[in-house]
Amino acid sequence: MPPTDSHVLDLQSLRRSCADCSLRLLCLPAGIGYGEFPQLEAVVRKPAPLKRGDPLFHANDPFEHIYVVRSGSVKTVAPTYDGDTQIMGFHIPGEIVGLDAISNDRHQCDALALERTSVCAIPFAQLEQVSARLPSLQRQLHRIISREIVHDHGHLAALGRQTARERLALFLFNLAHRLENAGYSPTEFRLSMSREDIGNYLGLALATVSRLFSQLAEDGVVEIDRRQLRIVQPDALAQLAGHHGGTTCERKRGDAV
Amino acid sequence: MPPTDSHVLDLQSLRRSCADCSLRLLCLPAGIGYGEFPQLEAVVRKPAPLKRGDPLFHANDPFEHIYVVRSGSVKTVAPTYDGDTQIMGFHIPGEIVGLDAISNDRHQCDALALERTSVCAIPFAQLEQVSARLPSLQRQLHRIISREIVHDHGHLAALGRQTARERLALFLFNLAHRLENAGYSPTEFRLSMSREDIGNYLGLALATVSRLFSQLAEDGVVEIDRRQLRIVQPDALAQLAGHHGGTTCERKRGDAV
DNA sequence: CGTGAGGTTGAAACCACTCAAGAAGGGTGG
DNA sequence: CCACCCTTCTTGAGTGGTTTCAACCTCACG
Repeated sequence: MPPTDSHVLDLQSLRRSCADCSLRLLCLPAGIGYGEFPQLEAVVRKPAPLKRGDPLFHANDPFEHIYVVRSGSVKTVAPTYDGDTQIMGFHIPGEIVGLDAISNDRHQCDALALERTSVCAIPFAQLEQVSARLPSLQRQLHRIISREIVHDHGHLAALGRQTARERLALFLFNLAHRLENAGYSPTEFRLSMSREDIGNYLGLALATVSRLFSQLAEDGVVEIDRRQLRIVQPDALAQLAGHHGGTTCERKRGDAV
Repeated sequence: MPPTDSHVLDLQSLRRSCADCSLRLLCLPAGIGYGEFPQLEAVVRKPAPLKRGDPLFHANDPFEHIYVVRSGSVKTVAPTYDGDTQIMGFHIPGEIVGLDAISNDRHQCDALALERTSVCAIPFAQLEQVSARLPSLQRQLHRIISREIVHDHGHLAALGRQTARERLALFLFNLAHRLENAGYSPTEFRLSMSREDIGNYLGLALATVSRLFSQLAEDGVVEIDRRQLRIVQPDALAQLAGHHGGTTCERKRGDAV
């Protein structure tokens, strides 16, 4: 962003309210009444966009804000005790980053932009105050935090029980769904993260991820050119991801393993 | 516990308030003022104790309450899409169960007592109302939910990056710390879960867990007799778990795997 | 047009799994 | 009170999915 028109962009950002935001149905405003928007908007900040690799925050930073990704994407990376790192999640527009910091007022992981990314910053203390006055906002905040737990549980089940192939398929399947939810094409998109990032996230070696992509492409499930991905057979991908059949769960009960 | 005095015990339970509870510093009351206890206590319910194997709730049950373990222990088990299951956590006294259900008003997993277990049941809708009036309760609720995310992140890092041996060591290390926190001995305790449960939780085969226990015992790190465990060398266990040295993190930075 | 980060692919090694048999408690009924 | 059974756990042998190591490729960029 050229420094010359930064204040112009800032003004535009500030002017663009939650009420007008295309992500409002995914984000905190979901469910709150129109009359209540100003109370929420009063606390939302819009920092300058991040370039690829820029940190949103680092592990151990004091916790001030939670962040909503507005455009672009972010990865959250936790340092492990032995000096290694584990990627906890990739966050696309409408998703919230920093919730793990509520627990002890310090960020638990680094959050890094994977590409040009803009976010909303919401001072958490103020959000708590506002949400105490707006039950529907409080409810939505709790939903969003809980959703993070559910996401982690899915990730956990993948790492604990699934093969490398299933993990990658599930990763792509989930990502496609989330992108669709955020208003993007679920069948054709660009992966903003490297193979190494994907491997780290899925508990796999870089080389394994690469091999699996090649396999999926050979099998005609996807087409992949570098980071550009097209899902050719969504059903086959769902199948590989462990989603046997159409409806969620219900189906395969009774055949152990 | 003889059935004859069950009603007496029930009365005792009802009478025993949060203000008197030995777990109050771990639980929701942490940080709230004495004058505020009655508002919290008014919504807390104390169901009859559970026997080993009894469900606290099942996946897909409508979400009404969150539960605090008062004594005993609980496992939470999520069904996976392919008909398998993944144990998400073991919950000991002072820990809260059911937070993943906030996201969509249905429980996401089964919660099963691992032994004779008593819990407090807290209607979540009412808790939200009370916490909107008591900022310190609201804060603590958020802390507790966020702590669940942090726990899951630790679990994720274990499944993603650590070897079988490290995972088991970390599991025992964490469990010891949590037990200490809850007022039990951190070096000598009974595992309320089976080897199979531990394996499921850690993404390992039952046989692997059993072998690793034998190894740890041979190496003199622990003594184990069936489910009775004594940690002989806590430092060695911490080392194996990936906690190199004393202080959290900081140490091994600069040697990139 | 050279350079380097990011990605692909092969070969060999290894960790953890599966299969399987046997041991050790803990409970139950005779 | 003992014998039996069933669940839980231990331990061995062989297999296999993933990793590691390493060479090569290929874009993007200066």
